[in-house]
Parts: sequence; C-alpha cells; structure tokens
Amino acid sequence: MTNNTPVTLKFLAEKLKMSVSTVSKALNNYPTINEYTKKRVQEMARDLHFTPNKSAINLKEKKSRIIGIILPNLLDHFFTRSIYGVEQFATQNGYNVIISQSHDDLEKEIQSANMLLRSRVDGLIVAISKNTQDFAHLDQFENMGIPVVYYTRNPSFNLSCHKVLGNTFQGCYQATKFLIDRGHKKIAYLGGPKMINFTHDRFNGYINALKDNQVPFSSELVAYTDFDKENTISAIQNLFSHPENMPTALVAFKEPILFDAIKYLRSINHPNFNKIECIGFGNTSFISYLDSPPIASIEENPESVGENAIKLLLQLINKEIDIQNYQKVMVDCKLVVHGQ
Amino acid sequence: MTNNTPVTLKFLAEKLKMSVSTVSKALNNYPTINEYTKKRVQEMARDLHFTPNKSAINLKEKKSRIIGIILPNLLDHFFTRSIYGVEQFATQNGYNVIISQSHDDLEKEIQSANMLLRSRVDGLIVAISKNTQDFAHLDQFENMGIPVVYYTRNPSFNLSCHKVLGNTFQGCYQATKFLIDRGHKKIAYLGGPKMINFTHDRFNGYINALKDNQVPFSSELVAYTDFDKENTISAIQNLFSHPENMPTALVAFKEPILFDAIKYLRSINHPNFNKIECIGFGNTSFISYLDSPPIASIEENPESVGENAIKLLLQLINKEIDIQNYQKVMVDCKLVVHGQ
DNA sequence: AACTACATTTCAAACGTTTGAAATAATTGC
DNA sequence: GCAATTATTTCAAACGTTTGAAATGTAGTT
Repeated sequence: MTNNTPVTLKFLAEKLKMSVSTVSKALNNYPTINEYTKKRVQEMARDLHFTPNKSAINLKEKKSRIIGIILPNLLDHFFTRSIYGVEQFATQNGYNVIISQSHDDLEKEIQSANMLLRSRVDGLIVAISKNTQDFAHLDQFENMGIPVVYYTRNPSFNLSCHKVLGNTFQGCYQATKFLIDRGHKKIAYLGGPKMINFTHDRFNGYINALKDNQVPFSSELVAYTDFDKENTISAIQNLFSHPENMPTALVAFKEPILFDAIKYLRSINHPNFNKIECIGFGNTSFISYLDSPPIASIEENPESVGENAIKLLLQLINKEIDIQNYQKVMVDCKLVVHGQ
Repeated sequence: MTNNTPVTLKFLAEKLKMSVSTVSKALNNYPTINEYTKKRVQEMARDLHFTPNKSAINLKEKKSRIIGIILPNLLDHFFTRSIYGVEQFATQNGYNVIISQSHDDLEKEIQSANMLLRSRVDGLIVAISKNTQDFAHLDQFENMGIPVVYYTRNPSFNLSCHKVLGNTFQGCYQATKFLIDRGHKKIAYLGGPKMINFTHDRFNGYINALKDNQVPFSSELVAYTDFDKENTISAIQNLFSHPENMPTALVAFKEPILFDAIKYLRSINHPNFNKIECIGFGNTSFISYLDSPPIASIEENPESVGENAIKLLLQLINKEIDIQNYQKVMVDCKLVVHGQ
C-alpha cells in the first residue's frame, strides 16, 4: 500500500492535535516537553513511519552532515580500503559519505567537485587525478569555509593545504633495508610515473637506505615506468641488461608493476630467477595465489590513511583546528614478510 | 580569502537591485525574463561563485536527484565494476549516486537504508546482504513511492520486486558446454554458499549442459563451499577423492574459490594437473599473473548489470513503467577464453 | 483571591529556492 | 493620445524543519 500523504511534522501535529514545534521538540527530546507528551509523539512517529526530511534539516541547520570523497577510481584496492576507514569513523560521528570517482580525468573531477559543492558537503577528502594542476575547483571549498583534506595524491608543491599521506619514504627505506640485511648489494628500483607526487619520496627512501648502509648506488639499477605493461617490460629489460650491475633484488613502486616484473623474469627464465627477491607497495590477497610470490610487501595501511583523513577533517569541521593551520599527517607503512 | 556571507539568490538580488524571483528565473533561463537581465544576472552569479543550495531545491522540488546504492562491499570487483555502469548513466541523466556498504551485515544494511531514506533518494539500487531475510527496511521505500531495484543478490522467493540479474544459468551452461566440447566427461562443479540465491541457478546451468549433451551426472563431482579457505580445500579434496570419478575439468562458483582450487591442485602435485581445465565466474586482471591460469572465465559484465539497473530505476522514477509492474532483467554472461 | 514560580506549549521567523498569479512597464495599433 | 497587447518584473506562498521568545497553564504560597 503506497502512502500518498507524506508524513511530516505538520501531519503528526494535526493527528495529535498539537503544534508543530511541540512535535519537533518532543522528537528531539527537549527537556521542556512533558514526558507523557514525548511518549505520545514518539509512538505516533514510529507508527506512522515518520522519517525526518534531511533536506529541510540541512537547510535550517546550514550543514549537511555529509562528507564528500573524490578519488580516481574504485578499482584500486588502496582506495576502496581507505574508504573503509573513512566510512567507519564518519558513520560513528553521524556523518554520511558521498563517493565520487574522477576516473583520473580532470574534467570529471571538476564535475564531481561542483556537485559536492552544490550538495553543501561539510568537508571534502580528495585524492587528485593524475592531471590536476589547477586547483580552482577545489579551492572553492575553502573559500566557502568548507575544509578540504588531500590524501595520498596531493599537490606536493603546495604547503597551504591539509594532507594525509602514507609515509612512502619510510616504507621504501624499510624494504630496501630489509633486502640489504639479507645480503643484497645489487638492489634494483622500479619506480612509477614521475608526475605522481610520491614517486620521488619512494626513490629517496631507496637511496637513503643504500647510503645509510654503505651500499653503492648505481643509476643502472633504477628505471621508471608508467602503469603501461609494455613500458614496464622495457624498464625491466633495461634493469637486467647491465652484467656488472645484475640485480639480485627488486623494489617496485606498486603491485601490478611488481607482478609484471616477476612474470617477465620468469618468462625469460632468468638464470638466477629463484634467487631474486622482490618487494612492492601493496599487499593484496592475490599474492597468495602467485607461484613466485614477492618475499615481502609494503603494506600501506589504507584504512589507517582514510581514518586519519576523516579524523583531521572532522577536527577542522568542528573548528578544533583552525582551517588555516595547515596540517600534514604521515601514516607509516609496515613491511609484511610473506611466509614460505 | 574566506567569504563569510554565503552567496544566495537573495544576496545576488540585493547586489543587482532586483527581486529574488527575477534572479531565480534568469538563472533558470525563463523565457519571460529579458535577455539583457539574464546576462547581467548570470555574469554576477559567475563572478560571485553562486552555487545553488541543493537542500533548498530538494525541499522545494520534493526530489533529490540522488540515487542510493546499497551493496555488501567495495572490495569485490564485481560491485565496483557495476558501480561504474550505474554512475555513468546516472550522471548523464543528472543524478548523483550515494554508495553505502553493508559489509554483509544486516544491521548495517538497515542503517544504510534509513539514512538513504532520510536523504530522500529518488530511487534505490540494492544488492542485499547474506543475512537479509526480512525486508521491512527496504519495503519502506516502495511504501513511500520510491522505487527499488534489486540487483545481483536479491530475494529470490519474492516475485513482487524489480530485479536485474546476471544470467548466471546461461554463464554456467556455456562454461560447462565449452568443457564438454573440449572432450571432458568428468567435469567437477564447485559451488558457492547455498544461501546466496543464484547458487542454484549456476548449478542448474551445469546440470542442464550435462543433460543436453548426454554427459552422465554424478553427485561425486559436486561440492559446495562458503568463501572460507579451509572449507574450499576440503571441498576440493572431496571432489578429487573418487577414483572412478576423477575430474578432468572444473567449474567454480567464483574467482577466489577457483584460485584456491588451482593452487591446491598444484600444491599436491596432482598427476594430471596440467590436463585439468578450470573455469570460474569473474574475470579479473590478476589472471594474467597466474602460472596455471584458468582456461576461460565467465565474464559477468558487471558494468552492464549496473547500467541495466539504473536504466530500469530511472524508468520507474519517471513513471514510464508502473512501480507495481514488476520487471526482471537478465544480463547475459560471456565466456572469455584465455591464452593462445 | 492574588501573586509568584515554574512547567509546558505555541507563535513566528528563518533557512534558500521555485513558481503561478498579480503588478507594472513598454510597445503597438488606431 | 489612449486603450489594448505584450513583455517583464515582483509578490507571496510553499517545501519541512528548528528554536528563541511569548503565551498559556498549573501549583504553591500567602
């Protein structure tokens, strides 16, 4: 049975023969309302399935209790796992979350931003697209007093924004150190696209681990790839083409690249294949299905990154931190060694 | 520079020394408004970064142009891919999407439903949790005239609801037929949790393919597992424990189960391991990294399932289809044969 | 009975938009 | 030059809620 008259406060008030404000206050448990009245109102509201209209409340309250998230896509487990952290904490604090994918396209990112602005989100969490150079569409939010927290992918050159990042330097340092401790001297580094901001941090983690442990650096042991397969293969070929600098270990920027590397080395029957120890960022369950799994993974703790982002955002929303007092939060990575 | 006075129609009106209604109509391109006036208003709106308040519009229009989606989780590629289809088509038609995860928990699903109801979504797309038996929280929507489309996971016993489903019978039939055509007589079937509604459809696809091709059926070739690893292993052990019914091929309910199966068979060095041909539902990019990949995958076309769901939902919202005229849409699977 | 004190309820305005009806201004025809 | 049209703008109510101020009701005190 479809109910035609929507159940509003007014409707309840008429049924109960009292004023709208009494009904409202009764439902919101105002101390000035008589207990018996409250009970009557709440019962009626329940029986008639009264559902408060959020639009009306938002309009009155001038806030939406909605957090917007913009991210490149939902196919990357890093992002979906990070959402888990955001959602969990947001829900606990009475906020809802609208997720919008940019598909790594600036135009789509702008659209998403505008729609979230119209929806008057109380705050925004964003991982920018590969192509975002101009930030007008995101600066709008701060101009309207709506806090923005950049997470993971962020405008690295810009210090005037809130950021929550994986400590990708530390992660890469740790991985490299781990390999050094296992006796490797020729550790290859396969980096990601240079335009992604933390590419350099990871490289620095690698370099510093070498330096701190007196392992000589060679540029022959470093190559970069975007996420394109062909590109990755040629980068690996490059890495393994210098006899005097033949890698015995590999640190890779991200999981799919790492898998491509492992697969390639296996396919060419590299003589020391089973000696080569690999580590990459990311730690999907799929690893357990590989026949030659990486020796360890750099777990980026996406849930924790998400949780830190929403925590910071809520502090900004609640003005516990001034919006101009720009914060930078680093979330450590954890080296997960895979069992045999 | 943070702007304190929010830019509203009223604010624009004062600046321009005209009435709020003129401003509103100018922005909405009413034919009765003078062209020059429109231009002035639109310029001012642009310059002052006027952003219409969606809550106010929703309240007035009595619709939100928001579609709600409830699904078990975002870690499953089927769901994230399906969202792509929904989002794409929704955006094209001026709708936004709020995604909510139930984490396969009924309590959380109820919470999600209530929050979407308060948000006055114009329609709901839902894949129910494993434990959803009672539908009161979802029936609310239809009672308020808000259409609901169940997709993938749905209340199978209930005919009075709109459904969009993968044609899982056809997918499984096709896969089984493919294996029969390759000469297999002993094809094992590894099914999923019995409480998921399409478990039976898949099994029927398997059975019917056997029947239609005069391949004798044996219950020794059938086993079930929930998604638990141990459970899966013991199911496989079971399948391969009958000498007179030793499988030479396998159809698996879903990808992780399939991978577990392949891994196990490899680990025990099954004598005919490289002869055993496997197929499973799902078609992730991981497959390319496996050393013993499945011979084919049953591609469920999640994007298409999502797109069909949102298309149907929009037709219901626009009353092109009566809400009581319950629809069932089936989306065919496609067998993707791997490798050379 | 009159007053105070307190408990409870109601009034009325506000949030930002839309839109049909009414008002006003500009143009045309004669 | 004035009525009749037509073009353009404004008025005012409505959407569903919240909330401080005002009004009303009740009980207690003298």
